[in-house]
Amino acid sequence: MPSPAKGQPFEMQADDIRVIGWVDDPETYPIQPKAHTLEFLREVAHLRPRTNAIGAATRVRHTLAKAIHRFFDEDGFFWVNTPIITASDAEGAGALFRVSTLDFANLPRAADGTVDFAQDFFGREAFLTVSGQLAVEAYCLALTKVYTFGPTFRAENSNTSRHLAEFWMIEPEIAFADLADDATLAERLLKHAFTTLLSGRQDDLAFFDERIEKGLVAKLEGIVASEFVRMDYGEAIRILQRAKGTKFEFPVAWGIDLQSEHERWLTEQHAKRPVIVMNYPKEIKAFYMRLNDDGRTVAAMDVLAPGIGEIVGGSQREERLDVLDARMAERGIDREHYSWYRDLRRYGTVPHAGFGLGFERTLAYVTGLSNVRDAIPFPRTPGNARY
RNA sequence: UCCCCGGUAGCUCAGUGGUAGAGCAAGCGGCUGUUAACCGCUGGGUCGAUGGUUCGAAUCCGUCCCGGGGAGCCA
Repeated sequence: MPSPAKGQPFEMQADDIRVIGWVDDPETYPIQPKAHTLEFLREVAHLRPRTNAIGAATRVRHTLAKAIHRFFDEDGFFWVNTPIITASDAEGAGALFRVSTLDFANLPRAADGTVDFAQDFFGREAFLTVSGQLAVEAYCLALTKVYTFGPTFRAENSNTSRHLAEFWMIEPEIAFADLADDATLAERLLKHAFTTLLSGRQDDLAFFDERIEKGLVAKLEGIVASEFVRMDYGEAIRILQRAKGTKFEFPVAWGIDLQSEHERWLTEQHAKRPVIVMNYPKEIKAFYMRLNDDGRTVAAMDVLAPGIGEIVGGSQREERLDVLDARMAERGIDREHYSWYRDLRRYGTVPHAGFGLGFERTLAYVTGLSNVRDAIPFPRTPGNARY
């Protein structure tokens, strides 16, 4: 019934109340009618969805995922489910989790004493995927516009607010596209997702704006309304070198990889909004990124967001077999290990580009949550897989 | 993995060498058109673990475990 009191639209009038499930011991029930820290709630991951903050994060996560799928669907993309178990890694994108059915207490040995993985389930070493990129490129070169959206695993001993051992990643791949097209796609995707949240999750965003990050809604509205700042890596270096009154711990010079402090300065001090940095030195980027005509940079781009740093990493891929082979040789990468990837260039190659978007990082950005461990239901981090 | 800061009641924290505390939460009672209600009473602790220093350790030292922030790596 309508409430006569201020600040609430209605009230319930009960004729009868029956308790379905009592709290067994109120003294020890961890979720209390009081404020809890997010750190504490992580320790009761199975009960924290009952809180308003995690509940709101869960709803925003759902709507964000739907918005991403809808964006791609309406743009003519096909969702490709690349494998979770793989034999290849995207050039050291991260340490790997091994998948094996061998008996650890009694490992089969080859003649030279090494473990004989020929006797393992897949007849070879197998791992959890660190990226669906190489596999999705195969479908891109057939279906033109494709994307993956699934779990990704990295066994790195990273203990930060931005890393998970198990996280979800969105990886579109588009044919007949260059780096600028790639950056445009990333910007369109993010803006579409934010717009959808602003209209479809108003209530939850208002909650995060009030409790987690003041000005959150205005921040998102501002991003949707403005252009991302685009700059070449070389320009970013010059801007950082001219940064007045700022001492960087790591000196800035052409050729360095941008450090967190540099990325943070570019987005938070210089542009005050997302920045797309493009065309990095080839030495600091992966072998599959397309070599530019200057011979010293590759067509790579990162989207940097204030507060969380890199949320997108992408590139135009090297579609020329001879250049790709030369790059692999430079890195000492075994050509045979990537034979099927080379086939994509041998049998009818076209320019193509793609990127990876970290789902939990994006979620952290749109909710204001400062730790990606609160952006996924059951976070997996080093030493933590209890729930 | 490295650096820094923490670990004391269910939660958030105070106590920094001499008998373990507060607020909130919980239980009981009272009051009340309340909305982070209010008032009273009550229960609740291997002070992260383990060695050591000391007449005496929550407090000082060593080691380990766990959490947080930052860094590296990246998404």
